[in-house]
Amino acid sequence: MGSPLSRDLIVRTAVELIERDGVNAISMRRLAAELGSGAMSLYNHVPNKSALLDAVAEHILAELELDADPSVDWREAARSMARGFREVAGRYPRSVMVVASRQLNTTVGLRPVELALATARAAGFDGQAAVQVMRAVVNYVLGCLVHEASLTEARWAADAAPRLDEAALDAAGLVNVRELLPALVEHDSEADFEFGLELLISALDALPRTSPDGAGSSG
Amino acid sequence: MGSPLSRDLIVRTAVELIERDGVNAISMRRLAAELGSGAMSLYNHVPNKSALLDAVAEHILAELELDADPSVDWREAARSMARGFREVAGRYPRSVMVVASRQLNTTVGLRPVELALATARAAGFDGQAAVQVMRAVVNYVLGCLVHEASLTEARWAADAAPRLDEAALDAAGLVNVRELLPALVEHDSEADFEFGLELLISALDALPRTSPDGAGSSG
DNA sequence: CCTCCCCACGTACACCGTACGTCTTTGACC
DNA sequence: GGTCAAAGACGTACGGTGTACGTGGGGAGG
Repeated sequence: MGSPLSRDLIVRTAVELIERDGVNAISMRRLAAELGSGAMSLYNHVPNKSALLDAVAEHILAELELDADPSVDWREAARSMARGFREVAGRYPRSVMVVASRQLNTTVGLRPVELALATARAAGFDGQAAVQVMRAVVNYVLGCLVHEASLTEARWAADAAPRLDEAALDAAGLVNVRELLPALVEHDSEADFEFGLELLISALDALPRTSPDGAGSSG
Repeated sequence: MGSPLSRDLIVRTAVELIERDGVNAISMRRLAAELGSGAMSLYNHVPNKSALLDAVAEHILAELELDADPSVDWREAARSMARGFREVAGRYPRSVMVVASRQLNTTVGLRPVELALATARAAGFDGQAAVQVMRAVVNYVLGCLVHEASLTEARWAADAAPRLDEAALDAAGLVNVRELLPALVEHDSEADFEFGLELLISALDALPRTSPDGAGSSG
């Protein structure tokens, strides 16, 4: 039948399937059925399932829009990058763990690293410091996204509502948890994300470095 | 023969198996073989594989030593907690993703939350602020551990060495990556972890709050 | 025409989670 | 001791999984 069946089509369909039915639901057979083809046909375009998931991760990461210009204001550039990550994570919530659990040394995977390093350097951090600064922010963003993904997945498997019994909390001596329970339950992920992000940026801003601001003498 | 086969033994053996052969290698059959019993015998102690992984996560999280006293110095308490997380993650590197990918609303899972909230309050953050402060640090730590776990797993599957070709980097226009490549490759995870942690703590220290230090009027 | 290669596809195998039934052991009660 | 019931170890079986391998058809180059 009409089966052009290219690698790109396979990957895009895989992303759709993950977003619809979850990561665990993906299988070569189901994916092939979704494409209206035989299971083994996929192997003409993808060596194995692991490579397919790598391709999925890369495909999603490629949607990152990197339009920030570090030379204008590194703080705004950092904010823009972090929010960009969170935005695409919000677009593919059930695929976040796939992307997070594989590190991509490919060109497309290194593209955000490039911009992040450029931003760190524009902020006045050199050499090892630039790498550390980038890693600090990236790790924070990564943690936020993994956390959010975990919540999303748990909400999707909504059979198990969050069992938070105040009496049980008291019995376990978790007084702070019980007192702050309303604040814990109502989860404004974006506010939390922004809070920590500003925290990091302000700390970086207070750090000693070669050029105090974006408008300076760079290499 | 000698098969006491308790739930605790099953979980501990599962952890061993994950650490030895990786998360993907775990299966009810292999785990049973490791225990010298039949596969179906496990189901007398664990409802299904998902619950077993939950139990694994809980078992590992239970090894967290929470001996920090927030009332003495909240900064040192925060450091101690964060390092505690990283230490047990280092003890069970291949199980980190299992723990990270499931959120635990059980008593043992909430125990660290309790201490973290107590620490945030001791630092002078109240209500919603305490929750946000805790989440910021926890998310950063989580990101670091996931990152490290990803690296560890990639190193264990050492078949694919990190292909970082300088010529290819130049061709892709990744000049910053190429220039900082040595700093990127030599990975001092602990230094990076501490750097970001101090960053966050210093930023929190600079934040306005009700009581400027641990020794103050709380509540 | 023939030939060769690409690629879709079916079959097959080993392994997976687990529902179900069976058998052995154990321990409580008379 | 005898009896009965519950617990738990185990085998079998079913539907699903990744993928190695062989087969067949259709388009391109001679």
